[in-house]
Formats: sequence, structure tokens, C-alpha cells
Amino acid sequence: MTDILDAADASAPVTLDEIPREPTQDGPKVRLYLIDGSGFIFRAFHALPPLTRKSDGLPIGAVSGFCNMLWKLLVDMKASDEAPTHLAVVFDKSEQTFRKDLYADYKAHRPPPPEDLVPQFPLVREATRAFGVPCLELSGYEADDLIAAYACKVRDLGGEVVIVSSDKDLMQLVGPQVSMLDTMKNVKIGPEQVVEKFGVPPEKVVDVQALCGDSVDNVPGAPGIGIKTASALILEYGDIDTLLARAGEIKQQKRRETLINFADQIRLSRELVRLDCDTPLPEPIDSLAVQEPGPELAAFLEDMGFRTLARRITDAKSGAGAPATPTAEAKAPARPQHGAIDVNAYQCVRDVETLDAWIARARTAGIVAFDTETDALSSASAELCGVSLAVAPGEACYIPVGHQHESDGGLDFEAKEHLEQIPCEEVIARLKPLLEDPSVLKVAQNAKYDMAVLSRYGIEVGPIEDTMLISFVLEGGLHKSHGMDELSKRWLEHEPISFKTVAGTGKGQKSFKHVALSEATCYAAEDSDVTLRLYEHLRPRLAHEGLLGVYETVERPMPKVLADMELAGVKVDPEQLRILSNDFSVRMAELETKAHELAGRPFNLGSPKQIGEILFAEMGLSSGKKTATGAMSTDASLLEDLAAQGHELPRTLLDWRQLSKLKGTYTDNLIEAISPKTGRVHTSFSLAAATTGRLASSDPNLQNIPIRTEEGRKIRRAFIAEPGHVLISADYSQIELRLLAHIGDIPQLKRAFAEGLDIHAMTASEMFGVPVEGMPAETRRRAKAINFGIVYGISAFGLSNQLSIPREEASAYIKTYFERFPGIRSYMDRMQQQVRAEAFVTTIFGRKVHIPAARGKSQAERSFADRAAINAPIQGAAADVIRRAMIRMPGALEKAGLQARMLLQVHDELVFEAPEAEADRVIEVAKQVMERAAEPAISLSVPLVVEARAAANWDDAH
DNA sequence: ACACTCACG
DNA sequence: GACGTACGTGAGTGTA
Repeated sequence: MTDILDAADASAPVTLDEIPREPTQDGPKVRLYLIDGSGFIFRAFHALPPLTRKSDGLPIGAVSGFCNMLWKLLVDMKASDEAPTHLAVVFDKSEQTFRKDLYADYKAHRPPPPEDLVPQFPLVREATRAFGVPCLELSGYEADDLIAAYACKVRDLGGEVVIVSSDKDLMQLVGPQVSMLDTMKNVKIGPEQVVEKFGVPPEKVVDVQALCGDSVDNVPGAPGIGIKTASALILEYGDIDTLLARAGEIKQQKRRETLINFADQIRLSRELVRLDCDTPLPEPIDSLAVQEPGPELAAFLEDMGFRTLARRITDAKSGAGAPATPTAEAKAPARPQHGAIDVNAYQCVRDVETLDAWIARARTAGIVAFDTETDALSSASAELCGVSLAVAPGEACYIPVGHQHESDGGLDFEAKEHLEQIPCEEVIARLKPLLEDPSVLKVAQNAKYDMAVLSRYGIEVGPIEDTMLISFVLEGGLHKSHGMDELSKRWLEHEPISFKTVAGTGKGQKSFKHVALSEATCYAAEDSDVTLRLYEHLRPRLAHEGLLGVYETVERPMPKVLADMELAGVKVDPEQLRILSNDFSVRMAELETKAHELAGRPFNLGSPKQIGEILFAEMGLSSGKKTATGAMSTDASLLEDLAAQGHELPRTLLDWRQLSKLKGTYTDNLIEAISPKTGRVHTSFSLAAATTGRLASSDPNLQNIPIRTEEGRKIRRAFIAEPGHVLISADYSQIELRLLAHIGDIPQLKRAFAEGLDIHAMTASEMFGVPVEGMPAETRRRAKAINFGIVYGISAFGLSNQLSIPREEASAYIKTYFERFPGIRSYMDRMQQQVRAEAFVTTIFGRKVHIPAARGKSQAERSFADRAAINAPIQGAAADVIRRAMIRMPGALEKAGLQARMLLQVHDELVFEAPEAEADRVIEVAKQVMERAAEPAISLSVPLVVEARAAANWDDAH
């Protein structure tokens, strides 16, 4: 049997006795992990639904959660390159501690633990021991004190300590050898994070906590002083004693009085929060050496009935002995290839000679990572504050161009930093040849943004690569975000300075141009440095993993295309929207009055909770349907049902909701979104949001402008063209079903598309054996719903819901469908097999879509993965097709001598703006490019068909 | 911060 | 046969 908990390095077991003789020269000999047991228990208890043991009904939810968390932690720790040599779980022993003697009300407000949890405390200790992990506890002391004592001891002996907890009270212990690990958020807490939280370094945390107190533990502190004030005071005066001694000097009267009057209470609070390193150690450190679980673990899990975990542990043990697979090797975080990142090593460039020197270095290197700093988020309006460059790992600079002092409201005698900078035009003029030089490769993180900003300064950056897109191509679906901070933490094991730390947060956030140059240099140059390092790390994997083609053809060209679309924006008529908004307001008020009358009392129509109370409790209507959390659902389909039964209030609510949605989400916000600079609306397209490769649009989202209802279409009519111009909408007809026909190789579908038949009618005809001529509309509607359902990974439940038919009937439809189209069944089976084996699927263009849920614990999760695996190759191929069209479009329009511009993409639709006279030719070019977009990569066995129309507004162009 | 609802493909 | 249920998004509001 392989040792699960074996340390990563295979060095012989080390005892603490060796430490004093051989302190730290060869790296830490002891790395002790201290797990905050109480924290784990409460998290496990609250995160999980109540669970009882089958045999006797004993509550074991928290035990189960605790075991899973502990196991995961053990596995993760072992895999990390900071594997523990020693390990223990620390528990609170008793309520009565020395702090209660100091202050009777300490933790007085804390409610007793839930009844269900109490019997689980001893079980959790038993579980810990079963895992081969020692439990530490001591009468009269809290877990925190024991953690402190062990941490101090190991630290003083030259070892390392990792405290697994998110409790802020433990942050005072953090230091060069002591860190914390928050396993929920999966973040490491070092001195930097402590400063972020408390505004002071770890050694001052106690002083800050003494001042601000803690309502949870009922530590009094000083009334009216919060964390902000506390850290400011401590930073100024150094510590509590000095502060209290000099309290009389404080200018603010109230604060001065508080400090003087509550001096004793503050000193007491300090004693309450200070952790005692002199707490006796119940066990010698040597006895905490990591050991593998014995046979009692299996027995314990069996006894509890934790079958899944038991199986996982057995699997891990049998698998761990085998040599690492190549994939596992490729995924293992590689060691950073360069030295550590030192933010103080960067240069601030403020004269032309230095700038030219950096530009020369970039040319010699042939590669430069860069990043723009601006004063706003929208690339269409943001002003440049500076540019950073990195020419090699660790060699980076920041060139400020727009930094200013914050406008001073009064007299300020502090010496102001000199803000002499190279004039912006000068910097732009010198950077332009470099950034446009075809022989120098540029690298950026989210290049689209920087390209859009610089384009407004006359620079067309190229050639360029994008680390965010490289990450997305490699690992799309594996992570929520491909932002730089995450990538840096993941691959470089380095946490970059957060924007919040330099610019502040909330309404006190300052524009980047007001950030001091020294700080701005650290932050900005670090971004370029990190980007370059990420590029060097990630880029080789593209070829290695067969993803270079996807990256080069459908990812890398996109930032330029999208930057131009975003900068172009779309014209929206604010007058029309204002009229609509007023109209909606009036009608909403009428509906509200009516709803209140029908309900017999006033209520908030926007509150699902109140609606539920009125409809179900007061009016006694039946609902049945519940939301995910068990609350009564009041969604549209349910209200529709009730309205159909003849009730008036649901109808009124539906009407109000529609208007409320339209007004709140569209009319009012679209007016605000109009840029004062351009008079147009500039969305932001995200390339790395949807795992299938679809784009996403935000700020504002222009991919969900209403179209399905008449009222909604009025909003679409406010999207217009410049005078003398038209909007052109070109959309793929049935692209997903066509791609399914090709991918799944379905003869009937292919034939129907080749002959240009009505695909839904054809489906209905095949399924129900009725001729297309004279087919009832309802029959076709059902077939249409089935076709959509197929693309989504159909289920009887989903279809019955969609069509409001009994599940048995839906089931029968699906059965018939699979009989008529057996190819679809086999496509679905193939995707399910693939995703269960590999946890990813690919599109015909080679895009890889990771679906980690396929490895999920629950059946439900895996079923979800199956459906996603059926959908992703279809949705993803459609996304690839339209990307290919978009990439070719600007060139095709230009080649045809047209001025038309592409403005928007809505998944299967492209929107253009063109001079009226060009309309017909633009339609011709757009159709051709779009219909041939799959070529030459893929020769589709079905035709792609595009319908296009020109009109004065977006609605009429459909 | 999260749940709910709803706009789109 | 059990399991929760159609796939992919972004945004506003209410509620804790």
C-alpha cells in the first residue's frame, strides 16, 4: 500500500531533535500543518443538508463533511510542493477558558451549538484519529491558543507552519515562517493578505483588534472605532500603549474621549485577543509526524456508512503507486522558471532617453509584454494613464503619461511628489513604431482592451498574442475565470498586487492617474512582468496539446475584430427610449393599483416572496412548483397557468413584470449607456466567458435585447443607424441543427436541409406520420420543441415542462424520435462516453471544452455533464463558425470597397451599419462570408444558410 | 452575497 | 434504476 500522506520529497523522516543542530540552511526540516478543527466542523455542518446514519438515525452530516474536507486537504497537501512533515487537528476543549476569568462576557453572545451537532463532536475526533491525524486539545484553552503555541515553537526552532483556517483571530501569528490557508476560498494568507484585511502587518493585528473589538466573540474594544480608524491610529502611534499614553494629542474630540475613557477596556480587549505562545503543549511535536491511516479508517467509514468516500480513498491508494500518467504530469503546476517576482525592481520611466533604451531592449528581445493603465473600465472612453513594458522576466518598467495630483480642496503643506513625466504624445510617438513593428511580438493579457485604448491614440498594435486566450484554449471550462491574478497564482505561485490595494475600494477608490508613481510602477510593471512569464509558461502547451490551430484560427485574431466593433458602438435613439420609459411607467402604476385592489392590500410587486404570500397563503391558489431553495415559485410559467385558470391577479402581475423588466433593464439603462463622447452605446464582448466559445456581451449586454414580444420589440426599434445609413442583420438559419446533422451524420436531416425543407415540419412528419401539407400548427410546434431539446441533451422532464404535457407523453415522443433518427441516439451516446472517459469534448474545429462535472460526485452532476457534453460540440461548432466569419468579414468588406462596419454579434447573427447605397452589396458579401465560414477547415455535409435584411432599425432588419 | 426572475441565442 | 432536469449567457431587484 502506498503512503497517502507521504511528503513530496522522499527524504528520510525527520525528527524535531535535529532542528536546533541544523536550522534552516537546507530549507525547513519541519513543516507543520495545524488544522482548525472547530472551523472545519462548523463549515461542514452549515454547508451540508442534515444527514443521518441509516442504521440508527444518528446525525452525521457534519462528520461526513468533515471527513470529505479532511481527505481533500490531505490529498491536496500531498500533491503540493509544500507537503507537511507534521500534522494535527486542533480542537476547543471547554467553554471555561482563562479569557472568561479575565472577562465574564467573553463569547457570551454565542449561542449554544445546534442540537444536531453536539453528538457529532466526539465522532469528528474519532474520524480525525482514524485518518491517522493526531487531535490536540487542552482544558482551559481555546484551539487558537494551542495553534499559537505550536506555531511559535516550530517557528522558533526554524521550521514552517501552515495554519488551515480562515479565522481572522489567527492572523496575528502570520510571519515569514507562518502562513495560513483558507481551504474554502483556496487562498494562502501571508503577511500581504493580513495587511489587506487589517491595514497593518501581522505583529500589529492584536493592537488593531483591541481597538475595534469583535462582536462575534463579544470583545468590547473601543466603541465607535472600526477597523479603518483602528489601523490608522496604530500606524500612526505604533501600538496601544503609546496610543493610550498620547491619546490627549488626538484632534477629533470624540475619538480622543473614547480612547481616554475606555483605556482599560481597550487593554483588556488586547488581552482577550492576544494568543498565548506559552500555552503548554499537550503533545511533543515529534508525535505529530505525518503517518498514513491504518485499517481503522476503513472500519470507521464503514461504520458511518460513508461508502463514496471509502471508495475514493481505496481508489486513490491503488492508483497512487502507478507511475504518473503524462496528462497528470502536464497538468501538474510546473515550477516557476525564473526567479521570484520582485515588484521593487521595476523602473519608472520619466525621460525620453530611458524610454528609448527600453524600446531598444524590446527590439533586441523581439518580444515585449505590455499593459495599459487607464482611468476607466470602458475601452471606448478610458484615458491613458501609462504603459508598462516587460522585455524579460523581472525586467519591466512603467511609463506614466497622465498622472496628476488629486485636486486639492485646501491648503496642503505636505511635499508633493514631483510628477514630471514624458508628455503623452511623445510616449505615443515613440511606442507606436515598436507596438506596430511586425518583427516584434507583443504579448498582453486581455489584449482586446489594450488594443481598443491604443487604437484611440492612433496605434494599431500587432502582431499580438493574448495570455488570457491561451489559457482559455487550454483550460476553458476548468476555471471560472482566466484573469491575470488567477493565472499568476495558478502558474507562477505569485499573487500580484491587487488593484484595490493601489487604488482603494468602494467610493473612496481613486483613479489610477492619482496613484503615486512609485506604487503605480510596482503595480503596472508587475502586470507586464507576470504576463510575459505566463506567456512563456503557457504558450508551449498549445502545440504540445494540439490546440495551436484553434488558438491561431479562432482565438488570436478576435481581439482586433472585437476591439473595432466595441469602438464603433451602435446608435441608440434616447428620445424613443424616454417615450417608452414614460409609457411603461404610467402603465405600471395602473397595474400596480389594480394588483393591490385584487390582493386586497398593498404589497411590493417586485418581491417574489410577497407575491407568494398573497397568492398561496392569502388567496389559497395552488402552486405545487417550488424553487431550488424550496420557496414557492412565482415564475412566469406558473403565473401563466394560474392566469389560464381564470385568476386575474396573476395576469396583472405578468403584465407588470414584463413592463418592469423592460423599463428597468432596457429603456432607462440604455439611455445611460450612451457615451457622451460618441453618442453611441459601446458594449464589451468577452472572449473567455462561455466555455463553448460563444461570446458574451456586458456593460451593457447587447445580446439580450428583447425581440420575442411586441412590447419588447419597441426597444429594439430604438437601435438605429446614422443618417443616410442602414442597419443590416444577417443571421444563420438553424445553424445548430445543421451542425448536428453534419456532426451526427443524420441522413434524414441532411437531406431535408439540402432540399431546403421546413425542418420542424419534416421532423413532425417523420415522427407522427402526418404529411407536411396541412399539418396542424401544434404538431409542428411540438416537433420544434423536440429539435431544440435534442440540442440541449433532451430529457423527458425538460420536454414535458417546455410543452406542458405529461412526462409519459414526452417520454414517448423522445422514444419515437430516437427510433426515427437513430443517428442522434448514437451521437449522444458517443458524447456521453467521451465525457465520462476524458472530462472534455471537442468541436469539429478542434476546440476543447472541459466539463469537470463529469468527474463529479453525484449522479446529478454527472447527468448534467452528459447533457453539457451533448450540447457543447454543437453550440461550440456554431460559435467557431461565426468567429471564422467575423475574422474574415472586415477584409472582405474592404476588398469589396465597402465602408460598412460590423457592430454586433448575437451568437448566430451579425449586425452591420452601412451607407444606404451599400446595403445590397453588404448583404451579398456578408452572406457569402458567413455561408462559407466553415471552409476550408471543414467541408460541411449540409449547407449553411444566412438570411439578411437592411432597415432603418434593428427590429425591422429582422 | 445570494436567490429569484427574465431578457437573449 | 436513481438522480434532478433541458444548453449557454448578463442584469436587476429583493432579502438576508
